Amino acid sequence: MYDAPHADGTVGKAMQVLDQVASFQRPVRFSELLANSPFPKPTLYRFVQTLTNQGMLAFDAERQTYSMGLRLVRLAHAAWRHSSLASVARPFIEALAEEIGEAIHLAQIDHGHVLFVDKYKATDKFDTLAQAGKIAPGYCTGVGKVILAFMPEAAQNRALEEQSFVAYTPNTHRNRKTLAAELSTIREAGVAYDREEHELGIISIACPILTGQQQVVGALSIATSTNRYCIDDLNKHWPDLRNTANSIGAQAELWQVPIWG
Amino acid sequence: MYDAPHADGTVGKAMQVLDQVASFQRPVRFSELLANSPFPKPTLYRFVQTLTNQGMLAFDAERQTYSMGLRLVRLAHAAWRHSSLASVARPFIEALAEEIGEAIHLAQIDHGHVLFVDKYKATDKFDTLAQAGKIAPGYCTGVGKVILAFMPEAAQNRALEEQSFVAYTPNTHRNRKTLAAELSTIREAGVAYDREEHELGIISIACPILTGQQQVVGALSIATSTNRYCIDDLNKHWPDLRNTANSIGAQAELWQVPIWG
DNA sequence: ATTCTTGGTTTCAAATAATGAAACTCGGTT
DNA sequence: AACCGAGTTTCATTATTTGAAACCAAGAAT
Repeated sequence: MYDAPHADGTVGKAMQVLDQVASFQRPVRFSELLANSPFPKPTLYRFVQTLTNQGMLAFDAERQTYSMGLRLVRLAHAAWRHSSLASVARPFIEALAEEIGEAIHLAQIDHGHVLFVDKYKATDKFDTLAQAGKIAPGYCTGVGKVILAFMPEAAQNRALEEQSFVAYTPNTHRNRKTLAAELSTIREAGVAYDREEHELGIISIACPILTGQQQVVGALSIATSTNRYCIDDLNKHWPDLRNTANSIGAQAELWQVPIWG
Repeated sequence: MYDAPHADGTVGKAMQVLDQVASFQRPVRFSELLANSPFPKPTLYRFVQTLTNQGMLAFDAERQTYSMGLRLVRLAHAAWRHSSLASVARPFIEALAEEIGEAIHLAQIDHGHVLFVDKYKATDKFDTLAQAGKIAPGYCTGVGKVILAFMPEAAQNRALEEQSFVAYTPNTHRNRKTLAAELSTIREAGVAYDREEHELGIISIACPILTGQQQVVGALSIATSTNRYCIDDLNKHWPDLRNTANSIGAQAELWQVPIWG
């Protein structure tokens, strides 16, 4: 489910517990955690305890359940605001979305998984936070493939190792070989498509966001459903999309956006 | 600056470091951290190291700076989505904002500080994530006061202890006594006002979000600037605001939203 | 060139904190 | 009254953290 961090020390284990709580989609009892935990009872107990009075988890005394804590929201605010690409990219994405009237996604890569850090939908005005932070596989999404394509060799290899190659649809890449082949075409073309590879009926076009030194810091995509548009329609937006991605790249440069592996 | 958690164990200290990095509004060098750290050099070094390969921090090798990690964004997504009031309240807030055309804030309280978990502005469509996670003092904001007013005795006392009573404007409460007096009026009236107490020119009206057992889980407010409207104008929206808050409270009940202290 | 400095990293023995088997408590059964 | 299951505490053992000091690398000053 989540990528096991080669547990460094006590904090590593604590973070593992955090992830575990997060992986439940609801408040969770201690015993439920214990059931799927590698830690013995008292150890887990203390972790949960500590995390709770640190505000990373919240404990509902009434129902005896744990959920994610408010401190996380606060921390993530800081994360989003000053260190990620999102704050730099925001105005550009907004402008683009308004202009072409389609949903724009901004993604970065994190251990081989695509992480959507922002989303702007011209019609539905209220989708940002609900979508931001969502993760998706790298090998079967437009943003994922384009980022992979532009990663430096070593990082790419590491990331490719981490792909699961689950066949979500008939069009999904089933192995590293076919994916690698497409990646090099993508690199040349400078653009990637998702042809219903992750979900039937959903297609997208994606451009990399590159710094001056040609390092990928993320990707931008336009996604739509097949009953509204086809790939050719998306292609019409390509110049706009690329320009926006370039502008963001230039800004990112200036702002010294960190690059995640 | 941030409320010192009576450091429990190693993870407590690690979280402290996280907070410290967050408190800088930009990527930060190791030495800068060291300068304001209670920890000796090697200790801090190892913490930063651990947090980095845990993805809680991100290290930019190029510039030798640390910033918040992507894992936080992912975790916060989980936090926001399933355990906070925000996801329950979202549709209600959206509807209200559209109807009255003013910015609506949703806040919860965290160790005496107001934490804005969501914000919807009918005009500016893209403000959610940028605002969510922001913190503000409890004693001089509409949402803060109304939550405090409805808290149970013990929790209220604890929260009042934590107020700093900095005088942001001439209207700001300067001590616990005057605040406490207002809190009881607020409790009776069921509504609180911010009369330029936090920032000159900004006023707001706030209602508590209560469960069936009259527990506060958060607050809703409409904020505006004095050169557009006065308190009386805001009062016209009171029924709508209260109704929305009630609806959210009822839903929250159902969803078993955890209550934070 | 050579020495000084500053920022970052590593060592290692001592100090401390984490660990988990077992025992215990407290509601609610049987 | 004995039993259970979920949660909590104890305590001797074990493993991790700790930080003074030493080290390293790369600039700056001499």
